[in-house]
Amino acid sequence: MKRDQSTEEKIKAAAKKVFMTKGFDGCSVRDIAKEVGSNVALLNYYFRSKEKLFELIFEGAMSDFLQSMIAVFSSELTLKEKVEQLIDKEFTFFMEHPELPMFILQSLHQNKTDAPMPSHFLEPIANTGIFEQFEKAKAQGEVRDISIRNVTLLLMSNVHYPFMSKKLTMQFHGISSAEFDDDLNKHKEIVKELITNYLFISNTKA
Amino acid sequence: MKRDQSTEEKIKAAAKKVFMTKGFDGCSVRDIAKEVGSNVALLNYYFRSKEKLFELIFEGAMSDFLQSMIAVFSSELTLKEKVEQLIDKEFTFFMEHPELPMFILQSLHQNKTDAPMPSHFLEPIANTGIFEQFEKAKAQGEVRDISIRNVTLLLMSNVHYPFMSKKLTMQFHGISSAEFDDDLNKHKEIVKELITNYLFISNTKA
DNA sequence: GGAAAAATTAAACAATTGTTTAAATTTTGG
DNA sequence: CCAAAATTTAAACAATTGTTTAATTTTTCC
Repeated sequence: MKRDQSTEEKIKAAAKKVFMTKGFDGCSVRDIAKEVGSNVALLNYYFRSKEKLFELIFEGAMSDFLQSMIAVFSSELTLKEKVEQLIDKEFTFFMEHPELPMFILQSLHQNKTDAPMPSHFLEPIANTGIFEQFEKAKAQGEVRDISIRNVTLLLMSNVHYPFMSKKLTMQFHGISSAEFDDDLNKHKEIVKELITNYLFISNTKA
Repeated sequence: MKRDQSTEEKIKAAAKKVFMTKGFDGCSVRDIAKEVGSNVALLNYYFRSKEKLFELIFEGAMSDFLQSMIAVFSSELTLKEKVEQLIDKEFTFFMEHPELPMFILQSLHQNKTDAPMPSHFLEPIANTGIFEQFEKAKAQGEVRDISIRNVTLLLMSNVHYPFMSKKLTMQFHGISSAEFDDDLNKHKEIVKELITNYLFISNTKA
């Protein structure tokens, strides 16, 4: 009956690689089969259709995409420490998966996956208690009066965008990949200072 | 010989609309022809190929994309005023062309247009003297010690990303399009304060 | 070891892709 | 008005698309 787990996994790995770099519309199932080193029919044998295979890859990518938050948020740290750690961790993570932000946003943008985000993505984040911690800090005057949604947008902008804009930025400034990566590291430190300075009200008021 | 200018323009308008929303790979030439309301062959009659037509649209989009900077940069304002105006103008512009940032970054990301950015895009910006103005302000201690490249990355992150992340953000917070647009306006004001506070050294030092 | 089950393949499927051809229509200019 | 030029169309092109079928190979299990 069951035979070799690794074929199914090999297809998933190949599909991930191809979908990530070329997008759903930018590749054919034969591109993926070639990456696997085998027949097209095999993909449909294991995963019914290109679309189903894509959905699987997308779900996994979205999970990875959100995962890095959860570890930080569920730790026992002050809000400020969490923000700093989040920025650090996200940068480290996206350094290793630089295509991820573009893949997620582009896929959502093209309605390839239109359903509202499943609760199994969102609940783990809510369950960390991060939202309550934030509201409490705000009530106690430690944090500026700003909505959690705007904080999120601020963080995501500064953490996701740089990885999506690599080609534009390299062309715009005429710099190399290595130079861009240097800028990226500086950006990380800038963003940490920028955002914490803005969000957290210093109590050295006299 | 020459007949009706508007057919060529109608095709360009249709191509722009379709390419912008679906991307190069996400649409067929027949999609565009249908949008025009005429035959497929007509596209190749005016624009040789799908790829050539795309390049034309992309060039125009990139031009629009960078245009909003130039007007601000070449004005007679202080650096701080220019930064504030830039953020304002870019937000206003992208409110009317929300698909533009995603289109540009996605197209570059997929290597649809691989050539280095033509100088006719970059020179007008350099010619505004903005870079010199920035270095001078830095030398005079008005501005924090930060590279122009990092300032650019900071600005672009906070100005482009929100328009690219609409679907992600709406799903993430479970909010409507109108609510997102509200957040967007708040984000604009936050970013203005955030960035100017960070960049410009206040001389109220006692 | 050998039959049943699972995995893999090659081949074909209809549909769609970008492009071209050649004919038909419209516009131009004398 | 009428030929020549420009525009527009319908149809066909070969190539590629996602998927399915049926045959073949490999694995499983008694």
